[in-house]
Amino acid sequence: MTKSIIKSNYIPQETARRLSLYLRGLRNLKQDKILTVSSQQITRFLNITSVQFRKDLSYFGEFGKRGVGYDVEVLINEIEKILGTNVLREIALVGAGKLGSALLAYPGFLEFNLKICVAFDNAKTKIGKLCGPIKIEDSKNMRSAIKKRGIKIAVLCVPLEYAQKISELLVRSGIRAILNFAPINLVLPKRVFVSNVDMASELEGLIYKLSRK
Amino acid sequence: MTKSIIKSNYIPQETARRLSLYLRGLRNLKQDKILTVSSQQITRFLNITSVQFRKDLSYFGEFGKRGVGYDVEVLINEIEKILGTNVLREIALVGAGKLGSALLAYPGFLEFNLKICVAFDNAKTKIGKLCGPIKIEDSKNMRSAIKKRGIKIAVLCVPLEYAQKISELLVRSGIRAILNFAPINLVLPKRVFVSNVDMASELEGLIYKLSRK
DNA sequence: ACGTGTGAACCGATTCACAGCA
DNA sequence: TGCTGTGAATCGGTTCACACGT
Repeated sequence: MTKSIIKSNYIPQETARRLSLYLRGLRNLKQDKILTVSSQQITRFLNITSVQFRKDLSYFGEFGKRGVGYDVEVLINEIEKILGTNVLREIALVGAGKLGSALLAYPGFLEFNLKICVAFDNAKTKIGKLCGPIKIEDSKNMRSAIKKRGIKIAVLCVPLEYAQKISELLVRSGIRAILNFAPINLVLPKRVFVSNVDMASELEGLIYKLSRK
Repeated sequence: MTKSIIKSNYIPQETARRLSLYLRGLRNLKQDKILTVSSQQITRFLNITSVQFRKDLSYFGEFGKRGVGYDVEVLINEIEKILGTNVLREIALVGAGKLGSALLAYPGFLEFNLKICVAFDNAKTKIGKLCGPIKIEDSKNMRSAIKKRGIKIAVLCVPLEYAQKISELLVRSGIRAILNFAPINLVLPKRVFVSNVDMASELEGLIYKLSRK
């Protein structure tokens, strides 16, 4: 019986973000046949302090043994339960240009049981093309296709100038979370969660730091 | 003579990151022939408060007119000066797989005067291939090529298992800032700045929020 | 002794509240 | 009056210091 594990009911944003990193680290340890790990040991790979790690976990429960550490297998299961990676989550991809096609082939999503299962484009040249196991569909059918499958998550890789309009259409189609690659701030209802992947600005930030150090 | 504009000498990390967003917003306004803008107006597009905007700018100087707002043109110039986007910054790309090739063609970098000017791969099938204006070079020559050109910034798109080793080689080649697309925490000297673009974990974070709201 | 779990202190960043200038 | 610029208050998140279990 999957009892709710959440102990505290306010969980810092950042803590949630780090859980996926912990899961990754733990899986690597498991692969190396390591059964038990202390917060010290695990945070040598991740660049996070051991206190941070312990505190983060403490929001969800007590998973370690004092004087010993954490059972790798058990902790993996707990984090998977928290993140809900036990069920496959279906994702729609919109815009099958260079970047979109690359994401279609990106193996990293499976790590968290995330799967792009439909892709849309409006270019005649792309519609019907197979990209790995996925056939690009006409974006005319996007709304109905997303609604029918009940997909709630989208990856948006359309050119800048279409991003706002298409994101609005996605919301009307039932999408509740968008990973946005267009360098623009999407203005959408607050109930919709958007995460921006802004490569140019990221790089600029890096260079700014570099220039001041 | 470009006098230093920095007023305060501690500038929050986050402030620096936002400057590029402001620059973008201002350029859009300029394109729409808008000459003057208040902090209120500009922050309707970006999702940032007007106080945040003013405070951020205040670290660098006083660019606005009370009762009026900011001259769009002037502010663009000031931010460009701060970010150093007036000079072209050369970038090396490592790993010309699907994602790497997509980034080679990504037009968004030019926005900040960033340009991928060399690309490397170790696959025979890719070496010598033209990707837009860039010819993929053999990664054997990477170190000397980067050193010779004095490139300080790299985009890393190699498969997970090579990422750590290659990043170390990049550092030995003189690279000081890395935009890393591999889902791993690179362990490098502190003087090297790394920014991770972790699409799967980003998406997972989004879904976690969704599941709790 | 060792390593977890956690209230309290701290720190960076955001927001408030308002003074100052056009 | 309108909007900027900024010290002071506040907030979210991290780190400290240590109690507790094994």
